[in-house]
Amino acid sequence: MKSDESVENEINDLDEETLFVVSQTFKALSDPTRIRILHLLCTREQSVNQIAETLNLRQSTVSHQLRFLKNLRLVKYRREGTTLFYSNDDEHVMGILSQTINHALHH
Amino acid sequence: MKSDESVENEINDLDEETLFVVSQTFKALSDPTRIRILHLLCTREQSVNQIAETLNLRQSTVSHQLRFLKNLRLVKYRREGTTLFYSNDDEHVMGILSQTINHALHH
DNA sequence: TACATATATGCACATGTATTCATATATTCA
DNA sequence: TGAATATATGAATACATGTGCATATATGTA
Repeated sequence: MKSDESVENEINDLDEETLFVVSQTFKALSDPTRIRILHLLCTREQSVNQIAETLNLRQSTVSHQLRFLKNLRLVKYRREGTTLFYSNDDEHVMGILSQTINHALHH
Repeated sequence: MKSDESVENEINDLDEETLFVVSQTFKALSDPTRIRILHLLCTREQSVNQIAETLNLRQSTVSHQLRFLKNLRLVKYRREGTTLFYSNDDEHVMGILSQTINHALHH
């Protein structure tokens, strides 16, 4: 836990680690392809090929982006034979995404 | 206003315009420098030079980023002589930023 | 008008990033 | 073991992006 003083200082400027985490989180949400994938996984789990077909993307493109999202722990997967079903793994970030999509849709 | 059907379709995939707006919004929040600037302007209005001094950035860097944020209507300014005081102009986005910063700080 | 101050802008450059192709790996089943 | 299917990975490439320098613009003041 941080001291009151260091929290106070963060009102003016943020420490490097926080800055990194926050910027990485938003970077994940700043690409149209990743937004489409996350928005799809928001509703239900999907295999890599299902995602690729639904969104009309190459398998390798989806796989690369899923690795990105997996590294940030925004998605997780379960295996079933040779198939990997990916799904949402961060309610907080998903909430922010939904919020912003709705804000864009209705305004 | 959109029809129920088109809103239904957006559960599976998003239209291009929404995708653009959402990705641009998060792109604004995906850079450490812009995060620092916005976080500063969250508290109080500041001139370009004040921002540069407080955050230890070049004047041109701050000016470039402010133009970026201004184009997205995330900040606004008022003039006082030769000095421009910039401030927050989007409560929704500022809320999302604060939310995510706090999430990163306390976890 | 001349000068000082504050900010904006254009260009160049270095770095980061998304996508694709080709191929490797992993799992299942006959 | 060999074939088939699903996914991951590495390299190459084209494109986007952040920053800094130099300079332009704008406002105020003597």
